[in-house]
Amino acid sequence: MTYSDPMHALPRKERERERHRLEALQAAESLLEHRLYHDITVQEIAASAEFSVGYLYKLFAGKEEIYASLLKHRYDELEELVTAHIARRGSVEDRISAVVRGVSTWFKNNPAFASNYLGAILTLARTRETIAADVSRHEAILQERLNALFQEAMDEGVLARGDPSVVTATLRALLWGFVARNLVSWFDPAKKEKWTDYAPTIVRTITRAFAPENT
Amino acid sequence: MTYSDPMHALPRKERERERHRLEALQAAESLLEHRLYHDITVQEIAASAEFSVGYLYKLFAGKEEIYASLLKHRYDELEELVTAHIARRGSVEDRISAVVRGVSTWFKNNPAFASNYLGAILTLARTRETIAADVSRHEAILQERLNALFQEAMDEGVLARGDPSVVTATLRALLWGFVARNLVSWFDPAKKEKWTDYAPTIVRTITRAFAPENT
Amino acid sequence: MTYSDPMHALPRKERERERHRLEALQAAESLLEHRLYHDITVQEIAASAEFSVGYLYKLFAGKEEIYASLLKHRYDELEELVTAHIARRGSVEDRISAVVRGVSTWFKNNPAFASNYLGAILTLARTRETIAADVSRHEAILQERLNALFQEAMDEGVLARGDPSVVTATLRALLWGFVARNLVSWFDPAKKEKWTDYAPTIVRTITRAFAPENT
Amino acid sequence: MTYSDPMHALPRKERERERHRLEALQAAESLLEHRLYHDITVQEIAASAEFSVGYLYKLFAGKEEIYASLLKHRYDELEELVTAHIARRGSVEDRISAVVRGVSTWFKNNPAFASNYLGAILTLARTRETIAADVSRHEAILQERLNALFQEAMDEGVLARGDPSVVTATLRALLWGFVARNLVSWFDPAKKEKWTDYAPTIVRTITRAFAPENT
DNA sequence: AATGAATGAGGTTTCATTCAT
DNA sequence: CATGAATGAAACCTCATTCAT
Repeated sequence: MTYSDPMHALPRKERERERHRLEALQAAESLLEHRLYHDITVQEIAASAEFSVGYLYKLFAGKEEIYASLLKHRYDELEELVTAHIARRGSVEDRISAVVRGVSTWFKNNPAFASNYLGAILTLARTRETIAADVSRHEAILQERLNALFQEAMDEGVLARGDPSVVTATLRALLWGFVARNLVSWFDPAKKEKWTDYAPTIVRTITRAFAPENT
Repeated sequence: MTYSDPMHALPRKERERERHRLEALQAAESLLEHRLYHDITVQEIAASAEFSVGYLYKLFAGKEEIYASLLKHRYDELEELVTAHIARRGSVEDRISAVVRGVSTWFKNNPAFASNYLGAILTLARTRETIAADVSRHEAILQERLNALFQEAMDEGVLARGDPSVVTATLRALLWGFVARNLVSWFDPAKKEKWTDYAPTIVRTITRAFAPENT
Repeated sequence: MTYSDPMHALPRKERERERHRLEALQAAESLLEHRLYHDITVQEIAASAEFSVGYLYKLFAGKEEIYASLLKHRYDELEELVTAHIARRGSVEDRISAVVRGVSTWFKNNPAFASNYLGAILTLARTRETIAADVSRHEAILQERLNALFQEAMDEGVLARGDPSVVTATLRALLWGFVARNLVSWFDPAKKEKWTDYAPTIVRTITRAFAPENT
Repeated sequence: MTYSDPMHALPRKERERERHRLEALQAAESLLEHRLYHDITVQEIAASAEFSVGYLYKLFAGKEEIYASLLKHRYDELEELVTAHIARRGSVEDRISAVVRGVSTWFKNNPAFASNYLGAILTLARTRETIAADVSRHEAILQERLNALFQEAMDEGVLARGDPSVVTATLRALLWGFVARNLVSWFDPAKKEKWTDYAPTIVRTITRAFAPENT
C-alpha cells in the first residue's frame, strides 16, 4: 500500500506539502508495525521520515494527530474497498465472497494497521475523543454498506430473512476475530507460517449460519 | 470478581504478602477500567491500593510485572472457567452452549480486563516478551480444551467430521469479535444499551456452520 | 535576607519540605540577580538549589509558580517591614522618615528582587493573571498603610490638608523611580559607585512638596 | 505615532528599505502593546508586518535587533521632544512645565513603549550589552539637557541653588514612578479610568521641593 | 528583492524507579 | 516490614534562524 494515489490538481506547494504528510504517515506506520504508539517518539518518526521534528509539527498538530491521520487514511481506503466490492457486477454470493476476500487481503497487506485498527478501537479510541468520533463515523458507514448487501441477499433468497445487521455483526466479528488471530501469529517470532487465509471459512460460516431453512 | 481465592497453606508471612499482591492487582485493574496502561502511573496504583510506591516495588518487579501478573491472574480464571464448563456432566450440545455462555458472561463481568486482554494480545504482547510467552501458553491450553470438546462433538455426530481446530478458531474469532464489538458500545458514552448478549448467536452460528450435512 | 525565619511548629516532614521550598526560592532569586526569567531554565534552578528537576516540580507546580512564590514571599516581607515602621512609637515625621529609609534599604539589600518587583508589575503581571492578582492585592495593602500614615500627618499639621492618596502616590513614584535609577547603576558594569541612598532626598521632597502653606 | 519622518534624500532603494524597516518596527510595537517580548515570535512580527520572515532577517540582524531598533527609535523621538520643549521661548517655569507635560503626554500616547522602555531599562538592558549601551547613551543626553534647564532655573532664582542633577534625578524618578503607576492601571482590565495626568502634581512637587528658601 | 519551507537545539514537564530511614 | 522523598532520563513541542528558489 503506497500513499501515492490522491494527488489531484492542487496549487503546486499544496501538493508538495500533501506528499510530505503522506511520507510522514508512511514512516509512522512502518514504525507502528513493530512498536507501540506510546513507545514511538516523535523524534523517531521524524528521523524515519527524514524530516526535522519541527517540520513534522508544521505538517501535523501533534503526535496524536499523526496517529489520527493515519487511522483516517487507512479507514478511507478500507471504506473505498468495501464499497467497490459491493458495487461490483455479479451475483450476491459472489459479491459477499469478494468483500470478505478483499478485506482479508487488505488486512494481510496492512498488518501494522490491522493491529492498530483493532487496538485503536479498543484502547486509544476510548480516551481520545477526536479519534473516537472518527472511528465511530467510519464504522457506521461500513455497517450501512454491509447491511444493504445482506438485505439484498435476503431479498434474493440467498440468506434467510431476518435482521441484516445481525449478519453484519457476525461477519465483522469473524473478520476481527480472525484478523486478531492472524496478528498473534504474525508477530510471534516463533511461528513462521504467518498469515492464514480465513476468507473461505468466514464465507462458508456466514452463508451456512444464515442459510434459508429449507434448501 | 474478588482476588481472595488462592490462599492455601503458606508460611504465614507469605500469605500476607500474597494478599497484598492481590490487593494491588485489584487496584490496578480498577484503574484500567477507565484509563490506558500508559496513562496510569505507578504512584496512582500505589495510592489506589493504599500502599507506598516502595512497597509496590517490593511486591512486583516493576510496572510491567504488575500488568503481566494481572493478565496471568485473569487468564487463570478464564482457563478454570472453560475447563469447568467443559468437564460438566451433560450432552455435548449443552456443554458447548455452557462454555460460550460462561465465557460471554465472564467477559461481560470483566470489561476492563476484556479490553486489555484483547489489547494485550494485539499490542503489548508484541513488545514485551514475558507477556507474549504467557499469553501464548494460556491460549494454547484454551485451544486444546476446546479442540477436545469439538472432537467429542464430531465423534457424537453433533458436528460434521473435520479438523476440530477450525471450529475452535471460528468460535474464538466470534467470541473475540463480539466482545470487541460490545466493548465499543461499553466505552462509548453515547450508547447506553451497553452489553448485548451474543452467546445465542454464537452458539447458533457455530452449530449451523459446522452441522453434519444431512440432518 | 535569608529564608530562615518562619519555621514554626509544623508536622516534622512539612518543615523539611518548607525548608526545601525556601532553598529553591533562594536559588531562583540568586539566578534572577544576573539573568532574566525567560533566560533561566528550570534545570538551572534545580542545579543551583542542588535538587533534581523532578523534586522541584514536587515543590512547585511549574516554573511560573516558582516565580510567583518568590514574588509573594518578598512582598510579604516588604509589607511587614512597612507595617512595622509605621506602627512604631515616635513622631509622624520620624515614622515617615523611617518607612522611607526602611524601604530604601530593603530594596538595596534585594536588588534582584527590586528589579523583578518592578519588572513584574510592568511586564509579567500583565500576562499572568495569578501573579497580577497577587501584585494588586499587595499593592492595595501597602497603599492603605501609607494613606493612613499621611492622613495622620495631615491631622497633626505636619503636612497640608488634602487627599493623602496623592502623597502616597508621589512617595511611591519617588521610591520606584529612584530604585529604578539605582538599578541601572547597579547592573551597569561601568559604574562602580553603585547604590546611592536617596532616602533623604525623598523625605525632603515629600515633606516640602506637601508642607502646610504657612509655617 | 507614525514612523514616517526620517526619509531624507537617500539612493532610491535605500529609501524603500528604510520604509520597510519602519513598517516592521510599527508591527512589532503594536504586538508589544499586549504581549511580552519573549511571547512574541518572529513569525508573528513578520505576519503582522506583512513580510516574509526571510525578508525580516534581511532588514534586521535578528529578533533582538528589531527590539533594539524600536527602543532607539522611540528614544530618539523622546530626546527630540525634550530638546524642543527646553529650547522653546518663554520663562523657565513655563519650559519646565512644558517638558513635564510633553513627556507625560508622550508616554500616554506610547503605553506599549512606555512599558517596554521601563522594562528594558530594568531587565533586558541588563543582559543585552548593545541595548544597555544605547540606553545609557540616551539617558545621559536626556540628563544633560535637564541639568542645563535646572541650572538655568537656579541662576534665575526660580529654584534654590544646588546641584541641578539632584533635581533632574528627582524629576525623572517622579516621571518614571508615575508612568509605572499609570501603566499598572492601563493594563489592568478591572480599572477603566486609565491614564491619570500627573503632570501638574509632578511640576508642583519639583517646584516646591526645590523652591528657594525665602519667597 | 523576497519568500516561506525546513531546521534542530533547547525548553518545560512527567514518571518509573531507588534508597535512606 | 514499609515508607515516600528524591532522582534524572527522556518525552513532547516551540521558535529563532537559514537557504534554496
